[in-house]
Amino acid sequence: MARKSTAVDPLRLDNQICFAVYSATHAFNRVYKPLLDRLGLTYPQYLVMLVLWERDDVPVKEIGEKLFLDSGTLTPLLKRLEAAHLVRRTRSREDERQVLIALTPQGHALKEKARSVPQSILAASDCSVSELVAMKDEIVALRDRLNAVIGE
Amino acid sequence: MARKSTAVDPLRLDNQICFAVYSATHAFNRVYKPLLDRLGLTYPQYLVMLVLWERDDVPVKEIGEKLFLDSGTLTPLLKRLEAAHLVRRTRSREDERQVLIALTPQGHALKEKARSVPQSILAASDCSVSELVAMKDEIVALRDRLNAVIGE
DNA sequence: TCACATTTAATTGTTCGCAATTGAATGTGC
DNA sequence: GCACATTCAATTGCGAACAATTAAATGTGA
Repeated sequence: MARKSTAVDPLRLDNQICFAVYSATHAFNRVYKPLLDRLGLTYPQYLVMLVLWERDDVPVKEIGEKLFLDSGTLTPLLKRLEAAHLVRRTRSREDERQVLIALTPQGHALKEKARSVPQSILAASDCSVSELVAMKDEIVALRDRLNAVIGE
Repeated sequence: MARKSTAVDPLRLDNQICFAVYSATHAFNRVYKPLLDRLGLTYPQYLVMLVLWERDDVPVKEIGEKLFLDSGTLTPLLKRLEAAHLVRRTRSREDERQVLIALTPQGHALKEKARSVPQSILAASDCSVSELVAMKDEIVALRDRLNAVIGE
């Protein structure tokens, strides 16, 4: 039998969890797009705003740690948020290396407009909250194991 | 009680499955990077090669449907694969609008070097195959429900 | 104190990802 | 057969994402 069953072929696209995750990310993005367009945000910008709505006046570094992004991504993104008058960027006075990101009143106010987003996503997921929470926890656990490998 | 429990705050970053998926995608990418560097491929290029290793001489459209990507992404990517002598791009003679993508001998040969990749990912996942398969199936089902909403 | 390493953002260059548009080839309805 | 719509890839422009480098501020050890 030269031919392996496709069900267990490890190089088969449909068998790869990473492609499942990769394509699910894009699917989420496409669902979010029209919702976030109304807020004038892209999805990564929305993530930064979520961080800031939880805690304001945060160094770039800390945003990067929470979102797993580096300054190469965040610096231009934050400049766009600043250009949209949603955040202000100021050097920390205690440590001049740090740039602190603070919400403007408009940035704060946007939170109210964002409140309807999660329930729209929940509806699109067509799934119970408890199922989604369970999946989320599994995926986070997998992500953390992968990230642990990267740090050797 | 003005303050909601953070455990159920729908705008909280840690409660969002989409962020779990988004950050897991990046974690996978970082694990794949050193493995794919040895093949001279990026992750999206690797996905295209997976499609071609399953079936050769495929129109761009079909690759796009399998990977959920459009020509704006695929055209330059395929040109880079062509520049790397892994694929050839030819207009279909039956339908001159279509561009068919075929593996070169080098593109075919690369499959052997790629065989070790999935098991490295499995090891990094630190998880049983059956657990991964179950997660994959759940994520694919969620992705498909999300994609169904997009098409109205 | 002073040389040296570390930390932090910013910058540069390459590659995705997608919306919107273009242009050529094909299909269709009359 | 001919106007019309549709299909398909390519193109353009913008916003991530990240590696690698730079530069400034800070910390550390002798």
